[in-house]
Amino acid sequence: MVLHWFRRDLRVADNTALSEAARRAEVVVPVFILEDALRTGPDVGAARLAFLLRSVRDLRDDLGRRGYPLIIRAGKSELELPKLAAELGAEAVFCNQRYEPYSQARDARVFNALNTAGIGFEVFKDAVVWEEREILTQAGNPYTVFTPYSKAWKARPVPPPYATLPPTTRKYPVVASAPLPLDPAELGHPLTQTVPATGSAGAGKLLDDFLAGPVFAYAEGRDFPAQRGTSRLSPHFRCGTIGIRTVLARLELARKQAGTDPGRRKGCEIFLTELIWREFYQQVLSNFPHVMKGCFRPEYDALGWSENRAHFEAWCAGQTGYPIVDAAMRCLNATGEMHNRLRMITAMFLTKDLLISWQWGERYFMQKLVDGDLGANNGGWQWSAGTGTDAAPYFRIFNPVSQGQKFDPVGDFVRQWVPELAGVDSGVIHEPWTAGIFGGGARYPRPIVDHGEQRLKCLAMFKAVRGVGG
DNA sequence: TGAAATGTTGGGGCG
DNA sequence: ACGCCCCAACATTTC
Repeated sequence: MVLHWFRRDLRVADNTALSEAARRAEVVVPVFILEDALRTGPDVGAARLAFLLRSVRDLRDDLGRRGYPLIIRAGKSELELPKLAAELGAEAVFCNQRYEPYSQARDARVFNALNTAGIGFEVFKDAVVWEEREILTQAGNPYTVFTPYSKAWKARPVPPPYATLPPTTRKYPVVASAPLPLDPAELGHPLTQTVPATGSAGAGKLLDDFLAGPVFAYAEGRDFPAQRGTSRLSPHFRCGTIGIRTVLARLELARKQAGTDPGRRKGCEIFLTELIWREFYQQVLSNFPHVMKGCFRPEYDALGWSENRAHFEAWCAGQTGYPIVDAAMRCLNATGEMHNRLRMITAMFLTKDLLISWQWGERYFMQKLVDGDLGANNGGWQWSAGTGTDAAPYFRIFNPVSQGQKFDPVGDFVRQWVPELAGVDSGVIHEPWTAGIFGGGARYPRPIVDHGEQRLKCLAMFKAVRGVGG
């Protein structure tokens, strides 16, 4: 008998460890552990927690339909797993690898506890196609620039999906199972945001919809937040409610469907590139764990960031006076989702207009994002701030007005999230101050900073550090 | 996966 | 017809 320990792999299809357990053991017993870290960990977000809990419920239903009762336990994994394995007489615990340093520390404790009890522990690669030591430069070092990394990634064969867990009719021993909270408030995190459809069913619907059309227009469509041009799969990748190999296999079918049309092929290609970004930042985190605590380039730890709380709070609340920034932040606060173009714009604004450290923004995003993933979030923030691997050069500073005009040309996205500007003409919606749209009866704030001035201050701030560091 | 400043060119208005 | 200026429209450089 093998226990399959579900963590961020909440699905029965294309699950490496689960399919291996089914292949190698007579009996597979699935278990999920409600750890304290779900409640007390750093930057717990209620929306993300709700998404996870609901996806565990969906998984329990999926498993139940196949004849497997999901056992839920609460407590420390290093205590609960040996205890459950002993109760059931299991020989081993299987699970899929996680890449956050704190998860790996926990897994080391689990290994020791199981080992002491004479129970096996096997960890499988599942969430990524290639792990941190599998794609290296000729010199044997990790890549720190995306383009050559993606080239090396694409040069390799893509593995097919793993078999779905086969149904069973076996009678399982009845053991205690803890109740599954579905409302994160039960864990001390009241939900204030909406939560997208969860579980493998939710993921499958998104994938079907995306591959039926938007993927073919992705080359342009992905940049317009008012359109549904992106896959929205990120929270599912984070919880493992869909498998990467499944997505890649389906994408390959779409590519064939795209035929010879260069635009449609390009869309498929760019979507693949986005999936590779996810693995790129995952391997950066694994190979350079110091990025969790500071800049990838340590010389930038000396940057003299502002600590203006009022500015930070205005940014968080979507009250900066720059419509595209405010719309994006209000969307995040309400839904836990934010389009990637808007993540770049809001991150650039925090770091290069408000001159506030990317680390403040990184933390806030983790509190609010339904898809918040340590590697991808950290990588994205350091890219925007110009402190990371393959980062935007420090002098590449987005203009929040022209970015709005370029990527929300009619202002539909702004109008959706900034009702104060609902009646403003498209021509000035990204710079309403030029039309006197503030003060008096209007509620929309004036810009809290001047972009032109702040841009120069930002350049000076970076220059000061570069001057010293060389 | 920029934007601003600066430089160059060429057409058209005008004296 | 010619030189001069203005200013788009690009192109290049700089941050």
